[in-house]
Amino acid sequence: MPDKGELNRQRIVAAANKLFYQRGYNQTSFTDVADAARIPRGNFYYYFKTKDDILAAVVDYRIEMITAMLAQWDAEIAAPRVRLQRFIAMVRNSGKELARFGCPMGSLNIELGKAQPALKAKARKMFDLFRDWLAAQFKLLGHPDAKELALHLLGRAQGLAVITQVYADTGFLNTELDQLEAWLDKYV
Amino acid sequence: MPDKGELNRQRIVAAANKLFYQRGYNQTSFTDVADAARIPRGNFYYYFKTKDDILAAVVDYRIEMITAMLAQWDAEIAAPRVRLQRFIAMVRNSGKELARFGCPMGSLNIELGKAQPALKAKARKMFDLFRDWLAAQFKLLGHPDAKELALHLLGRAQGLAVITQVYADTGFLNTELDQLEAWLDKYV
DNA sequence: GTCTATACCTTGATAGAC
DNA sequence: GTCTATCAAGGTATAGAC
Repeated sequence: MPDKGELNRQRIVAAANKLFYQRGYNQTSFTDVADAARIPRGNFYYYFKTKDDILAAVVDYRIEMITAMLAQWDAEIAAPRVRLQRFIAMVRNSGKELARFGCPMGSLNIELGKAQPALKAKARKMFDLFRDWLAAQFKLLGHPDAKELALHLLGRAQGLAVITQVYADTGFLNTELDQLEAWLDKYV
Repeated sequence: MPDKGELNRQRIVAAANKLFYQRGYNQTSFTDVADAARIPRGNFYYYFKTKDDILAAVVDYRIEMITAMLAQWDAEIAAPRVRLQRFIAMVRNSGKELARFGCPMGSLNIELGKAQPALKAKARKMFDLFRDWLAAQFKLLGHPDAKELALHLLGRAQGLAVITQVYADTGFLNTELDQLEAWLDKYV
C-alpha cells in the first residue's frame, strides 16, 4: 500500500490538474492548490519545491491519462476507422467542458507558449501523443500522408474547441463533428 | 492637433496591445506596460484607473483595426470569393507571429474565458466582426448556411493557429491554407 | 513527515506635492 | 498633467519547531 506521503502527492497533482485547467496555470496560486488539496501551505513544499515542479507533475499525469486512454482504445477497437470515430466521440463528449474552459491541452500550450518556452516544450508532448496515435490509424488505413491527416484532424478539433469556448455553445461543435464523421466515412 | 495627454494615452494602448499579445493579459503587469510606453508608473493612473480599463481600451483598439481592415477589403475587392481569399492570405501572412504567440484574438479569448467572464464578453466581439464579415461574403455567394460556413472558416483558422503555435512551425499552416483556398475555389 | 510562522518580492492601486 | 513616495494584498519560497 502507498505511504501517506505518496497519497498527499497524488492529491496535490489532482487538485493542481483541475485548477490549471479551469483557471489557467499562471492564474492559479500555490495557495489555491494547497487549499484545494487540503494540504497546509508550509507542508506543501515538502512535496513540490517550485510551481514549475507541480506543472511538470501535472503534465506527466495528463500524459499518463492520455497514454492509458489511447492504449485502451487500441485494445477495445480493432478497426482504425472506428478508432478515429472514437477520437471524435471523445471531443463530442467533452462539449460542456470545452464550452467553459476550452481544451486542456490547447489552452495550456497557448498560455505557456507565449513566454514560458521550457514549460511549453513539456506540454507539447500531449499533442505528440494524439498526433502520433492518429497518424498510426491513418497509416493503417493506407494513407501515405498519415501525419498530415493526423495534424489536420487535431487542428480541426482545436479550432472547434476555440470556437466552442468563445461562444460558450456546443451547437456548432456538434454539427462540425457530424461533418468530420462523414468525412471519415467517405474519404478516409 | 492632439494634446499631449491623448498622445500618451495612445502610446500606452499601443504598448499594452503588444504586451498583452506577446505575454498574455494576466502575465503583463502595470509596470511592464508603463515601462514599454515610457510613462512613469505613478503618472500611469492618470490615464487608466484599473488594469481592466487598459484591456478595454486595447480591445477597442483592436476592434477599430479589424473594422478598418475589413472596410478596406470591402472597398478594394468587389468579388466575395476574392475577399475570402484575402482573409486566408491574412492568416498566411501572420504565420511568423502565429508560430511565436498564437492568434491575438484566439489566445486572448481563451485566457479570459477561463475565469474572467466580463472581460471575455468584450474580447469576443473581435470574433463577431470576422464571423459577420465572413458570413456576409458567403451570403453574397448565395449560401443559405452562410453563418455556419463563416464559423467553419473561422474555426479552421483558429485550429491552424493553435497547431502552428504548438509546433512553432508554419509548414503545416501553409499546406492547410492551400487546401482551404482550393476548397473556396471548388465548392463555395 | 507535518505544520507554523514568516521573509521577501511583486502586484495593483492611492495620496498628495509639484 | 507629472512625478515621488508609499500602501495593502497577495505571490513564491524558506526556516525551523514539532
